[in-house]
Amino acid sequence: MKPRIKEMIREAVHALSQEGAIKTANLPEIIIEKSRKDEFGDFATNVAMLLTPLEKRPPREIAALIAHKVAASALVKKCDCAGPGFINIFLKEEFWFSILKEILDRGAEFGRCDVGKGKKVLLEFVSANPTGPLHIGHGRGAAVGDALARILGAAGHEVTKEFYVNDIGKQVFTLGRSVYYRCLELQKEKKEVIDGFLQRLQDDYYKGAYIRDVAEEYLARLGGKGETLDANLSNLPQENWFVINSAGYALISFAKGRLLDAIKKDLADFGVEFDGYFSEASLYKPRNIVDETIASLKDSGFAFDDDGALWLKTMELANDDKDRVLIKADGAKTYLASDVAYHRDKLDRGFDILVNVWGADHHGYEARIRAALKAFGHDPDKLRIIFIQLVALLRNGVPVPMGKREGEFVTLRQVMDEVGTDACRFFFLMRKSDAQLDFDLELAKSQAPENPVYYVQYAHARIKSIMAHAGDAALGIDADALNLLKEKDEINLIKHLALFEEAVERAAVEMEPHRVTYYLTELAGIFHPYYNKHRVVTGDPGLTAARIQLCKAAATVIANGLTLLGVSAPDKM
RNA sequence: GCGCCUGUAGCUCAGUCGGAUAGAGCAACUGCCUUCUAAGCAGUGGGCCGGGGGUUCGAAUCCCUCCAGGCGCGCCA
Repeated sequence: MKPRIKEMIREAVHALSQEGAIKTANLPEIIIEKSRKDEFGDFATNVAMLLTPLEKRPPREIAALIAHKVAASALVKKCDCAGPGFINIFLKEEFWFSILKEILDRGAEFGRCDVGKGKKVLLEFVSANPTGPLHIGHGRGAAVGDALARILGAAGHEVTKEFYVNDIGKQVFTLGRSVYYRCLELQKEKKEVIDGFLQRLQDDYYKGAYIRDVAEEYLARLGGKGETLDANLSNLPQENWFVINSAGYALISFAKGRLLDAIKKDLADFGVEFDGYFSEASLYKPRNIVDETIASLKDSGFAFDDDGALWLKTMELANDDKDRVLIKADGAKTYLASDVAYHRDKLDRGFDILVNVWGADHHGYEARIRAALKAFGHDPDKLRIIFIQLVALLRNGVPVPMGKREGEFVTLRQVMDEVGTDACRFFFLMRKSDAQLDFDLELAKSQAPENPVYYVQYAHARIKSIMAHAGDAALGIDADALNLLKEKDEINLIKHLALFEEAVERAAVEMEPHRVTYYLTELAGIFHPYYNKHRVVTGDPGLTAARIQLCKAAATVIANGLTLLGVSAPDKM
C-alpha cells in the first residue's frame, strides 16, 4: 500500500523536476506514514523537509509545489501542506475499496511479501541441554524463534529451524551421575555406598524429580534384559566416566535420549516443530569436523598457541575483550571449539543468514562467534543474534519463586498446562524479546477483558459468528457493493487492515515478532468498537453484504496474524 | 574497571532508520446486555519520555556526560 503512495510522490517530484520547478530529480529515502489525525489526511510525508537542504528553499514552499501535483492524481481527493512542511494526502474511498478487494482476493496470502528475496536462513533456537525439561525461559525462546520462523517465511525467506543438542560434555556426565545416584537409592543400596557416592558428587548433580523417573525407567529396562546396575560405576572418577566404562556410557545415552524425547514432546505440544536436531557429538564422529575446523584456523593464522593452549584471535577479529581458548592445555576442546565448528558447518551448508536465539546471559559470546565467521571469510553481519531476557513468573502480581539449584524451577509444561498454549505463546510474544517479561499466570488464564489473547481471538470468533448468523446473505456479492461502506469507522478499519503488510515486513526486517502481536491487539481494538456501533446484518441486503465482506477481511487478517504467532484463531469461544 | 541491555502515566510496556498536540493495556471512577458472542463497548482522570549538555527548521528517538537497575567479562558449558 505504502509503495503505491511513495510512487505517487516520486512521480510528482519527477514531473516538477522535468518542468524545472525544482532541481532535484531523484528522491532521498522518504517516509510515508499513516497520519495520526484525521485532519492530517490518510498519509503524510516528510519529503519537502528532506528536500530543503538540497533545494535551499523553505520546506513549505517545496511542499506546496509537490502537494499541487499530487492533488491531480486519480485516487487523491485532496492534498495540502501543513505544519513545518508536511504533505498530507487525502485519498478517495475507491482507493480503500481496492485495498479491501485485494485482501479478500489474497486471503491467507495477504501479508506475505518478498523482502527476504528467497534468502536461506538458518534459525537456531531453544538448543536446551538434554539434561532436564524445558523451563519457562526456554519457552519464551521457543515462542520467539518459532514465530520468527513463520514471519521470516511469510516475508520471503527460506527458513530452516534447527535445535543444537549439547549431547556431550560436562553436563551430560553430571546427568549420568545424577541418574546413577537415584538408581542406587531406588535399589535400596547400602547406606555407606550411597553416602560414599553422594560425597564424591560434591553437590554437583541434578536434583529434579524427573531424574528419579529416568532412573526408575532405566532400572526397569535393565531388569527387562536380565541385567543389573553395574556397581563399579560408583567407584569411577567423575570426568572420564563414560569414556572408560561401557555401562556408564549406556546409562548416559539412555538418560539423554529420554530427556531429549521429553523436550521434543514439550515442543510438539507447544506447537513448535524443528526441521532438524543437530548433535554436538556429530561434530566429532564419524568425521572430526572440530579438528578440521581448528586446523583451518591454524592455517589461516587466526588460531595460535600460547601457554600450552590454542587460542582464537577474537580480539583482532571481533574486538573482543580477550582472545579465547579453543583447546585447553590438557588437550580437551572447549565448548567454543564445538560451536565454532558448528557455525562453520552452517556456513558450509550455504545459508545466507544465521539467526541464533539465545538467552541474554550469553551476550558475551556473540563476539566469539562473530569472530569465527570473519575467520572463515564471511561477513560477520550474516549472523544475527536475538537475545531473550528473563521471564518473571507472577501469580496475582506476586513473584513465583524460581530456584534452579534446588530443582524447583518452573517448567514450560506446567505453564502450558495451566494457561494453555495460545495464551502462553501470545504472552511470550507481547514484549520485545530483549526486555524482561512479567508473566502473570492468573492474568493469562483469566477470561476477562484485561487478557489480550482472548481480546484478539474473540474478535475472530465474533466475526465467524456473525457470518454464520448471516448465512447466505454473505454469499455472491460483487465488488461494486463495497462502495456501500460509507461509515468513517469502516474506512478506518480498512486502513488498519492494509497496515498488516507493513507490520509483517517490519517484524521480519527487525526480527521482532512482538510487532505482530501489537498490530493484532490494535486491530481488535478497532474492530470491537465498530461491531458495537454498527450492525452488520440488517434489513438492507446490499449493505449487509458489503459489511460481511469487510468483516471477512478483518477475520482473514486476524487469522493470518495469529498464524504467524503460532496462536489459534478459533471460530467459537 | 571494561562491554552489552534497560530507564516513557500509579503498574506492565509500545513508540527509538529524527517529524505535527508522546500512545496502549491494567489499576481507579461512571454508564451500557429483550436486538449479529458483555472474553465486548462508551466515558473520566493520569506524563520535567532517569538528570544535564550538544547537534538542527524539528529530539523520547542521534552524540557526549552523569545517575539507577540487570547481565556478561573462565584453559565452564
